[in-house]
Amino acid sequence: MEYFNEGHGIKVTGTGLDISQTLECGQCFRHEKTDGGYRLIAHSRLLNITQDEEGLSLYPCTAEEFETIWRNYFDLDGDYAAAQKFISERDSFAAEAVSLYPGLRFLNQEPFETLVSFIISQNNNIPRIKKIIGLIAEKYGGKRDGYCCFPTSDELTSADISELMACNTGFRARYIMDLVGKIASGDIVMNELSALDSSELKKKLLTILGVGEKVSDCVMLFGFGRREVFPVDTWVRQVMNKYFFPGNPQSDDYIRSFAAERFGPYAGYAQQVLFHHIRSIASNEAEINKKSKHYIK
DNA sequence: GCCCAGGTATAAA
DNA sequence: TTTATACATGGG
Repeated sequence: MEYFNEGHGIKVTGTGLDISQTLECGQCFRHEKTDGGYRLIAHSRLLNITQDEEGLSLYPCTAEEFETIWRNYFDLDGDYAAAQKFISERDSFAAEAVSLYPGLRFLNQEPFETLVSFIISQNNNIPRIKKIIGLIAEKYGGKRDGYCCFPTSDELTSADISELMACNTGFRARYIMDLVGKIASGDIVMNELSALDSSELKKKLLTILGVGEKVSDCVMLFGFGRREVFPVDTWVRQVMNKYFFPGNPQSDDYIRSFAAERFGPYAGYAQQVLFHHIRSIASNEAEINKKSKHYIK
């Protein structure tokens, strides 16, 4: 690790992380492409990130911020070599996904922001999700020099539905209000959630209006670091049926082979890499078949 | 105008 | 328990 910009930036080498693969696999929403890198807002901070052969450059970032915040945020201590090896040995399609996105990492995001973000994500697309989250941050979050923090639950309790709707949340405004209401009333105590075991945590998340199977899975994965118990086959089925062979019963056996047990402690990672891979294929197909839309449903 | 988007609540079978 | 439909909104 070395410093630049008179100690206001940090260069990190040997992480194996690819910033583009990591930020653009659909797990986070508060980043923008900049000239040669990304501008990310997390933990009430603005971070500029660039990457070259030597490694990642983070700015502004002190050594202390790197150790206390960003090392964990970028999951730099995760053993991805082990995960990739394990997954690749199970299935050739998964191996292909791993080989295409070797630098894809999980981000350890803030639980409340992750919850709200994935509530917003339902029946929505990523550019619009990002826009909505940005509007909410501008309206309710703390103002800093040149950016806005994602609001706390307290900062959102003062909101009303029509105000939230003005951020284009649509029917999800009611869900966000339900969440902050449950936090305000003590039904949900964010600080206590991380102490729950995954099954209890899931149960708790499902009590929130607008939080179902998919949203709770994403929140457990990206906001609570639960990466073991994932219905990989369910996710793969959903996305494969949609993009590849809809209604083809012969695909069922194949998809069933993606059951979570098969990927052991790396089910979450298998899910994420496969999901990203399948969507990338679909998006390429879409590009190729711009005129004929038969690739989909 | 119609279809879609990292789904879920709701009613009805 | 499983299956249709509505839901807000903007882009293609």
